[in-house]
Amino acid sequence: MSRDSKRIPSVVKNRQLVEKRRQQIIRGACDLFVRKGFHRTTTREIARECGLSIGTMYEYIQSKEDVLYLVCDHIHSELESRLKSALAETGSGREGLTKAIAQHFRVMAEMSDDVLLIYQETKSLPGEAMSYVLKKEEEITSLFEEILQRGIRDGTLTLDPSVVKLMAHNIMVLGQMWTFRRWALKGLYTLEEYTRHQTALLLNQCIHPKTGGK
Amino acid sequence: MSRDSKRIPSVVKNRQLVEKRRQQIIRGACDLFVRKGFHRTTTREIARECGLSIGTMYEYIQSKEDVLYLVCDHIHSELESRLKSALAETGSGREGLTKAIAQHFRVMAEMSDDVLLIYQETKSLPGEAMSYVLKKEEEITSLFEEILQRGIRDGTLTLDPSVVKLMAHNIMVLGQMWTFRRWALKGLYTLEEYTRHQTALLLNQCIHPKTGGK
Amino acid sequence: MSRDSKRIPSVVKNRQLVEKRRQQIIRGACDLFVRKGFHRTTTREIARECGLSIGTMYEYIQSKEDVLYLVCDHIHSELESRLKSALAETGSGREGLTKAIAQHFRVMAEMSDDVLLIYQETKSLPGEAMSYVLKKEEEITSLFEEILQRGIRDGTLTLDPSVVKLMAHNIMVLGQMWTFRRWALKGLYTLEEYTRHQTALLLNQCIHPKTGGK
Amino acid sequence: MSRDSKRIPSVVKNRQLVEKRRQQIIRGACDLFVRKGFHRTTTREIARECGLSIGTMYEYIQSKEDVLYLVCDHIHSELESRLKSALAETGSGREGLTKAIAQHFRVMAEMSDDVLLIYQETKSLPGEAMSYVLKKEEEITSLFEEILQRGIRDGTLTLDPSVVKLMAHNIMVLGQMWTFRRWALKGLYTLEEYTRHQTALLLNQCIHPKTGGK
DNA sequence: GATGAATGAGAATTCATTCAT
DNA sequence: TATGAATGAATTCTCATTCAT
Repeated sequence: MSRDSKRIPSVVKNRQLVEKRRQQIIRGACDLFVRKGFHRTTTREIARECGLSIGTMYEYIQSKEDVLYLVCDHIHSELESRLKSALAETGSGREGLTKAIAQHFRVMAEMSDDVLLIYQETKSLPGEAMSYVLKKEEEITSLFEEILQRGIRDGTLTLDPSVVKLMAHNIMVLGQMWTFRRWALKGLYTLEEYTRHQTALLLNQCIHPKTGGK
Repeated sequence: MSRDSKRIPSVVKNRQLVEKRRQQIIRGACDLFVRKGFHRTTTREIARECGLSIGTMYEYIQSKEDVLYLVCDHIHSELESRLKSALAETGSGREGLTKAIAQHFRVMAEMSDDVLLIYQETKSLPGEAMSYVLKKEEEITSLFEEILQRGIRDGTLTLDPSVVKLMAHNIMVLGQMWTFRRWALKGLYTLEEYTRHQTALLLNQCIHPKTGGK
Repeated sequence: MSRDSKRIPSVVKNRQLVEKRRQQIIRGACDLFVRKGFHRTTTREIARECGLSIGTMYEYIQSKEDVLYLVCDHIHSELESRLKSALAETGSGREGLTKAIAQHFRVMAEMSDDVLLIYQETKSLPGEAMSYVLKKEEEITSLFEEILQRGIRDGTLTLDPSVVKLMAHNIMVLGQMWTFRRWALKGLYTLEEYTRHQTALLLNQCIHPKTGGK
Repeated sequence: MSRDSKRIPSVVKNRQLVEKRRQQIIRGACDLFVRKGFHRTTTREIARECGLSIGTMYEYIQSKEDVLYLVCDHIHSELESRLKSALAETGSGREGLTKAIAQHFRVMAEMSDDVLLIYQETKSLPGEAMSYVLKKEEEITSLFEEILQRGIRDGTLTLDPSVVKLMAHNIMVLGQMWTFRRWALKGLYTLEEYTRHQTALLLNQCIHPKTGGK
């Protein structure tokens, strides 16, 4: 899934094994990072958690930061794939957007911890890896941009061209918001209510000001 | 300003001195945390940056985490005070909301680094301190809730009661978004454009669909 | 050539193969040891350099120190054989000594890196291996002793018997000196000049003090 | 004594204390390096040997290599100072040279282990430090050059100008030879015999061949 | 109150060697 | 015979915190 874990060199040459072991590492490390954060997690803990000896683990990575990169990359890939497959089943236009938002919010809720992790630890990645991760984020955002564009084209959504990108970002953020404001939101709304309200508000914005809002 | 730094015990008893030294610590540490993150900053660096010896610094705090708490508390207080004083000049209702949003966004942009810092390091706070910081965040959010309520009361804003709190959170998040998505947004919009568009979208939501759409 | 690599046990029994593989190991390791020193070279690097897998390499040695021993032994054997074949062509007496010195210095210059290696890493050999290597050094030294003795016998060299061994050692060291002082000597003399001067000085010593020096 | 240990930064600022602690470190490390070599000695062993905690030791150095530098620098300084003070008492010309050689050999014998250490571990120094150490070696060598020049000037030594530098290097090396060939020489000569013979041989060289050899 | 030297537990990473295939 | 993945003890270095002066 995360095709680009190839970027990280490993001592072990067997590609299949590398992929398998890295999945182990990702699984173990992700749990720990979510629970304790990247810096509070030691490499020995990661090794223990994923059932490898410390030496073996280091045959598959070069540094602790590599583990963070693997984890972030994995989460983004997972997000992207889930969202893409969700959007595939989605119709177009206004109705499609409604479904897409619901799927997005559902994915965010399901991967709440992981999303939070990305938001808090991405800055700990070394420069190049960070750029890569941000690019991934932008790709995902553009999925929503496309949906909006299709809606505009088929006339079910009315939106000024200059705010299409902004709306896409807004949708992304309102989804993520469920994870990083859950301490407040969970007491106020269920995910369903949250989704319903936000969707209504967002759709409200997709009516051209002149005909709708004025 | 940060009345609650009193929570943190200090060896030194002279209240005034404690306050002065802690301001030094906050200033130095904040810079460093923004640049390198909490975990990558050492206590020695903090001491050097704020012009105290490491021993002296420890007369005014009990642990490195205390410094993070002081910094987070300071940033929240600063945010709150700036926003409050900005809102004081603000009229009420629809127009007031417009101004409030603009002020909020301006404050976010000005304190961009600090806001980012809070979002990335709050989770490193020990339990109690974190609750305190989150409470502060909720207080600030409720400032917007009040504005919305006033607007509803004076009839310039139409909003279902069940989404008032949600709208307040949304406004908060759309402001913060300028800081944590600046890597993408800065290339698309100036702060002024961003503010204008988001305000338009938000106001668009404050008209009840049924009556407003007409 | 290095008959005594037999001392080191190997899992593989085929004598020929053992000899072939060990030559590979020596070649690869020698390069690396010269470049990085024994301790800074890893067994993995040695294996890679000599085209064997790490597992295979360990079929032919028992420990990393064995590799050092093989290398040191090889270098000494090479030195001895080159010097011996050079001395074979050499006449006797004063003239023979002159040629022998020139050959010795030439060999030292050609094997500069290897000689340096021996001087810096011999102490890393385990006790027994070190004794063996030192014995080899003594054997080579005695080649010069013999030349001197022959010169004394044929009357072309005049030298007090008590300093014959010393002179032999001196000749050895002045040759090696070209390698371990090259950082200074290369700036002062070419190898030819160096050889000419040292030879003159040495021959000057081979005149009995009573008749010559007084 | 080793004025240039200033080159190595230390966390501790008190110059006097730094000097004192570094003397401790040098003493302990030197012993260990002589016994086991640089690479086989651990930082913890060094710390224990010199009576500091590992943490404290690292307040006075930046890396293990710094310790090697301190040790090498110390040995060179010691050599230089001993030799200089020995040479001060020395007359000039032929007789002066005789005494200088004796002093030099005595110092070499006394500091046998240290000299050996330098010869075997200098290559482990990082580039700049190595250059510095080699410069020191050259300075010491030039002390002998001066003695030779004085002898030539006052007519008690006859030596072609082109071999003066070479002779100086030879004297240096013949002294060091007592340390790195002691495994062979100790069985053949006492230090006194060794000194007497080598001195005779060297002085023999300081008579111009044409006039002397007749 | 201020200082800064001392401490040592703990962290990341390496690497010689083994052994199942 | 050949391979290379697995191992974990050992190593260097860091850093929050303390405490004697």
